[in-house]
Amino acid sequence: MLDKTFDAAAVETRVSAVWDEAEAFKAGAGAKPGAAPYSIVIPPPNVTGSLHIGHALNNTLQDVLVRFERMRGRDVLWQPGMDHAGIATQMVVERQLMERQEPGRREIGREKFLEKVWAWKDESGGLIINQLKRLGCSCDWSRERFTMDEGLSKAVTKVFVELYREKLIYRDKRLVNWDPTLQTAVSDLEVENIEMQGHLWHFKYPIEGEEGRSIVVATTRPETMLGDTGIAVHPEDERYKDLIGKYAILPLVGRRLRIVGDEHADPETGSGAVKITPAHDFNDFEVGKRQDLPMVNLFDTEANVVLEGNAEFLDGVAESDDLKATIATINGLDRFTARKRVVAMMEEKGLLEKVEEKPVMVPHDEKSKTTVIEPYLTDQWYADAKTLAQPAIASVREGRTTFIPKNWEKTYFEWMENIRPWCISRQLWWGHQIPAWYGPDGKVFVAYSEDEARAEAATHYGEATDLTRDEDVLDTWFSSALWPFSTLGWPDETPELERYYPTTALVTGFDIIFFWVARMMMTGLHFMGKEPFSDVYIHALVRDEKGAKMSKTKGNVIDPIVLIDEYGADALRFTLAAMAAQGRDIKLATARVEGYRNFATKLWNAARFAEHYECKRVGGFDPATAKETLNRWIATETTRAATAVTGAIEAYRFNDAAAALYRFTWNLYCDWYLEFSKPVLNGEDGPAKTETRATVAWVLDRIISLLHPFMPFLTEELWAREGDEGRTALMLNAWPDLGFEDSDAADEINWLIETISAVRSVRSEMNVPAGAMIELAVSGAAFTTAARLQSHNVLIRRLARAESLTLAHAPRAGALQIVVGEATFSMPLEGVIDIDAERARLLREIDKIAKDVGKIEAKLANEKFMAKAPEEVIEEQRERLAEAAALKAKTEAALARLEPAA
RNA sequence: GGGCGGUUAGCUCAGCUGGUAGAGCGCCACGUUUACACCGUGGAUGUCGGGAGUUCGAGCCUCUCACCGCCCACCA
Repeated sequence: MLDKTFDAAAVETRVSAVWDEAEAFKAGAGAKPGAAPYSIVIPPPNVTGSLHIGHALNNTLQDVLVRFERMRGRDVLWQPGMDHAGIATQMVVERQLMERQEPGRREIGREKFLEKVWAWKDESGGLIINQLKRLGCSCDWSRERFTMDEGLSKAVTKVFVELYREKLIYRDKRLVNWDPTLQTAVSDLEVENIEMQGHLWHFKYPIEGEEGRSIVVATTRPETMLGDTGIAVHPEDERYKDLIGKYAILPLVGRRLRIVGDEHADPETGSGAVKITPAHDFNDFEVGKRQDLPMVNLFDTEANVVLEGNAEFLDGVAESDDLKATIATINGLDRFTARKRVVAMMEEKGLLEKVEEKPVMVPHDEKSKTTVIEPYLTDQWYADAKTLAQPAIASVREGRTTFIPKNWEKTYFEWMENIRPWCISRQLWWGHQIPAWYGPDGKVFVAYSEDEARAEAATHYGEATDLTRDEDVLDTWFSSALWPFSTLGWPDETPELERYYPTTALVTGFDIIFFWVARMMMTGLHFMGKEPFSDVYIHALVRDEKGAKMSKTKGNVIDPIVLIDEYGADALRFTLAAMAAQGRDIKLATARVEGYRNFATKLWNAARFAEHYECKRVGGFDPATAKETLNRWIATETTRAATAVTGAIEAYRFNDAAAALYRFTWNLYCDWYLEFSKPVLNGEDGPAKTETRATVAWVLDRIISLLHPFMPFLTEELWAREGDEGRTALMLNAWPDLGFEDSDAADEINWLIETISAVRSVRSEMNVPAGAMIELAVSGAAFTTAARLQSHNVLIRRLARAESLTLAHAPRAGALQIVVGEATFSMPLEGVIDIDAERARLLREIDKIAKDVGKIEAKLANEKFMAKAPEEVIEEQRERLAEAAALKAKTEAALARLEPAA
């Protein structure tokens, strides 16, 4: 016996155990012989993370696809794993050390610190996996990988070494986005520009040798002026043409600034002259390189100003009182204090022309959004993204990989076509240490191992030489970029790699198209020679109620586990799928989850209905052999629902699939079919009852199957409870592939539904007491209708609450009258109903129909419509007109008869 | 500055290639029916952001305006 309500928590535990035991998640489980592979790699969550609602959506959709394909008999692998998340994880552990007042990472050293990170990984890494399991994710957990496990590290090393040897990875000194708090380089993508209220200071720089003449330049960052090494003006700018080649004198420092002609200077902007600070501004860096200006770096790694003993700063600058004062005032200050002091000093000297308020975009670190990122001149490793991007662009261009929805391709192209070198080194400890070793003279040896590097060095130097390994680690995304093949065993030639690469679909959010999708495309094509996936399904981002992106630091994260505890995993999954329309954001409402929890209960109760009426699964039952119209009808509707669901999932239209399932289950199967079946099931035993019992069970089985990808726990439970044949898990059973269709039966029962609805509606509208049994007399019924009335006499009477249903020659006077098709149903209710109200009702009805008729008539009278509209549309309009006109006539007749034949 | 998306019932949102406006929740009324009150039956509510255009026909296509959101970008 099933309990009265569905206890999600208990069922989830029990069903999980069943799946475990059946090893139903394993790659290839349930696959038909010779089945084509279907594979998805999970977007690896951070090891230290916990499940947020975005993960829940992402993984629900993947699980829907994977369960669907597994039931269809494909050879399915859903490859799970986790990401080491360099910066995030290192920060977490550092914070822990601080909180516990233990020595910091620099004090305990690299090795000890890494031990602590690994310990933390072991402690926290299982959390999110368990949460994914609670969601019902059918990943092959036996194949779980980690970006820093041995195999994946091997893949990382190989990729680095090979790309280096192909000159697609190189070391370069250039401006990089530097995080002064973490003291590491970050990529362009990890910088978030935030608009802040700032100032634009206009400074006067004296011209050398021209007493009284100066040139005005503007800056939003006065502290960097100390690093100016030139001034640019437009080559064609008449105001400044004569100055090109001359020098200005940098105030406070005394450095001679060469005035250069460069297209970068825009005559329309500001004064038309730009100061050039090549070591502290990305534009200026380019100008500096073009014009061969010196680079003066002013900052240390924490972005404090270093002037004293700074050779670049002092180079070519004469001793002076100004210089001494500047060093005394500014040296050692942080950026922001230095800025104020510089402005004050310039003002004091009368060199501050004016200050404007100006909104400026300030680069911040993407994680905490508190540190201002500094353009900083350092040596870093770069990948030649431009070269790697070319095949990746072509793949999408030529349709070998498709984005769904398609408009994301534009975003992808936009970025890929303007891609810049990818800075792949990070000054962190947690991550893959770069396989590069330096000789005493700084010569670099990139190799698979230290031994190999030594050997190379020995050859190079002609003797054994001590080498120092590069301290830096690789960007976390460098290892995730290899995920689709590294997880399958690459660089080894494993059977899994052979079988499951390229993967079929990638399911992810648009926020990591650049970070991840694009880079997987690049490495996949380069190393495997094939796109890593054929479909990229981009889903919405789940946002908080204000529409803001959820983040741990903002603390606006909805915990899906709380929702699972309250409503069950199935309800949450169904909600997410139902809301996964191919749009941009999802704002999750709890009421929606509750609604789908109710849906789960509804299905549960339908199963209880089946149990109560002993509707047991009949092996080999074929609805095509059914005799009863009702059964033929519901079987037809089942086929239609299955077709809709299958098509929707294939097209990644998860919301359509969910809606079709909801409607079929609740509004057709429960609301109508089960109600229709009651008289038979309560009646005498016989062929009709036997057939109906079998059909009730058969449809329920199809519903459970079709619903399984969305609500795996509930459906698996019902599957097991319903039958007694000791069959295998539902998740490994066949996806319904139905072909039965009887449109005559469908028409007949749809007429029946329409008829009952019409009677109910009028009863309710005319305030006929719900319990009152009425008499129904039908006039004007055509032969088919008369036959139908006879076949469904019992049902109509039962569901429309009528004690009699008879044919009559003419409608009764003074009765409630309802027109259904060509027939008129009348209910003599003299004294019970309010004649005036009924008259009003009929008038309203007629009015509505008349409007309809008017519209269609106008359309058909329109010559252009008749000339240009397709024949079937015209035909449809004609039919509609005929129907509406007939309905109107009948309703008018009903109105005329309303007065009792006094 | 460039790009993308949104504006549909009180709320949250569906409406694929143009052909009679939908769901869930909420709301109102009524509760006959032993699967289900996490329920049943019935009901109300929309100049589909504004304007113009294309079309026989526009929520859907084009242009334009307004507001909202996101992504990208080196304008001192």
